[in-house]
Amino acid sequence: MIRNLTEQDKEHLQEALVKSGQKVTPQREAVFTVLLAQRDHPTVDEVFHRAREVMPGLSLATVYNCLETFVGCGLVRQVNHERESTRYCPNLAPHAHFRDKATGRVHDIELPPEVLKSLRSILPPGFDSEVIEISFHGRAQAKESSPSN
Amino acid sequence: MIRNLTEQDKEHLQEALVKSGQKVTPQREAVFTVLLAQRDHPTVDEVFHRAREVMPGLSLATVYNCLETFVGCGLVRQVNHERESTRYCPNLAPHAHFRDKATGRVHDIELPPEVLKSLRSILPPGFDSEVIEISFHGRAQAKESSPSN
DNA sequence: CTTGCGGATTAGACTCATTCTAACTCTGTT
DNA sequence: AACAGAGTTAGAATGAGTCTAATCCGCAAG
Repeated sequence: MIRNLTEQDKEHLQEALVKSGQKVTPQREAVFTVLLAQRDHPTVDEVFHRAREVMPGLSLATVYNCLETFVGCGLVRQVNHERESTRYCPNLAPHAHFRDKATGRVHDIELPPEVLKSLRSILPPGFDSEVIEISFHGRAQAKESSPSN
Repeated sequence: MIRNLTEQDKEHLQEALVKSGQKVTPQREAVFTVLLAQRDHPTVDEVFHRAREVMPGLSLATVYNCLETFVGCGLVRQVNHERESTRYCPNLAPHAHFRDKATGRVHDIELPPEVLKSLRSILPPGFDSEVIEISFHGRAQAKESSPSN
């Protein structure tokens, strides 16, 4: 269920960490593995429990630390909806999020460049945006068991 | 600074409340007044302190209750950014939010119907969205002292 | 070696926005 | 004059996230 990182994933992780002056550690590898294994926008708690299965001594604080580090060096994105627990997403392509009212599950919605552009265009002069968050909330046709990764 | 509600505002409040089977109370009027007086997306705490000046006995719990009621009957919108405190916004026209990195201040950004439409169009079939949240985060040219309402 | 340094990890204490609870008030009713 | 039911209130409880201080670990210098 939680398979190991491919060589490519490992390089990706290593490169991003080293580039921002940080180390690859077993804990960081474990957390990163968990994120890639099941791309379902887990909460910190979910990541914690999944990673524990692989590394029983892992502490919650470390999971917070790792995720913060990953966000800092651009490996993952944070996803917030209202004031619910923060979720994490290893999809780095520009995309929006759709939160299913019924299940609470979060789906990635592809964001074509022209839509992104039209969005940027609504900013009046003087407003310079680095991050754009788009989130939908509603009902999705149940489409169970999307492939985990 | 906190002027009274116009007749029109009062009617608006009364209509929305009564329509959803609730009462107009002095507390609800006070909170609503505060929201309209300064359209700067205040947090609950800010609303609380402002409303206290007009109604010293008002409790924080009541402010939470009032705001929840208002959201429930469509009088105001909630605005969330990351996991910061929830803010409230009496602007009901479709709009996006821009949060200034430097000041933390939130600005409304008008959302033209065609942009809204192009956004809706990115949803794959089967996804039915009721709410769309768009928020920008970045730097805004300091443009102090926007007129308070 | 072994000592020391600095980043990483850890458990547990702490914070703080929000929610809950249970008592109280107010208004209108039988 | 007691009742009912919505609204309000203070304070306790919750829970995600952050902070702290102690420990760990890998590695470079002596």
